[in-house]
Amino acid sequence: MSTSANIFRALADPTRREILQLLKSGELAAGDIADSFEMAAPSVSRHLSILLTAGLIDQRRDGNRLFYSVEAETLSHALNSFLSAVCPTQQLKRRKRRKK
Amino acid sequence: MSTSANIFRALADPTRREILQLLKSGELAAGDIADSFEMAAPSVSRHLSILLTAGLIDQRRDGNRLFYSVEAETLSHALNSFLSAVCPTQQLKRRKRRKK
DNA sequence: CGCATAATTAGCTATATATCTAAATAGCGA
DNA sequence: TCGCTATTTAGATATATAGCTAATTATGCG
Repeated sequence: MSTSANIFRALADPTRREILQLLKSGELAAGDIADSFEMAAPSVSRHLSILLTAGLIDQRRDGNRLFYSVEAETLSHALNSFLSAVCPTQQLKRRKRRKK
Repeated sequence: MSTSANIFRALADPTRREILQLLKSGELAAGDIADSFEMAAPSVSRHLSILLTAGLIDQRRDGNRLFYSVEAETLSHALNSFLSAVCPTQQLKRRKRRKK
């Protein structure tokens, strides 16, 4: 479930925030993501699962491999909503999406 | 210390997010904040201390009482930085502050 | 000073989280 | 089907977090 609580809990862990930044430039396979960290692959896999449940990343299978990518909309919407709920004078504004 | 890690860890707890929203309309004394929750006052006090350490709230003493208020700048800056680090196409933009 | 009020800090416990290794699942190709 | 690669799930453990009650600190006032 992609509740606000899940999103903020997902963002609490530094490894998961790093994963999101890693995916900034495009999708990556689970193995490639795992290789970027010192920790064991199953640990990274668990982080991916938490990000997935929070709706912050998307999963796509290509044969053997699972590719992950950022769900930018979910993230920006969540942060936006929260910020405007806490300090309305400092709202966020979505920039126009670039052409694909 | 007001690191990004502290901020995101502080935001992970639903009670602390509620406290921030409670302070949206202005400063409140610790006791008034505690009264808004079912939990015991020391528990709320601990949450306030975590928010304070994260730099998300400010503390002011008036005689007997401690008043807390939102540090909107810290919050919006942290969320802004993170979002632009993860998805540059969906940046946040600070709205002009209203006159006092 | 002595007492009341406001709030925090200490000490404890239960639950949640992060990590590991080992085992299981999924797809590919001979 | 069998073996290989990619990845997740299971099970265990150690640490972190959130909550409680009791004790302490800080301020104000008679």
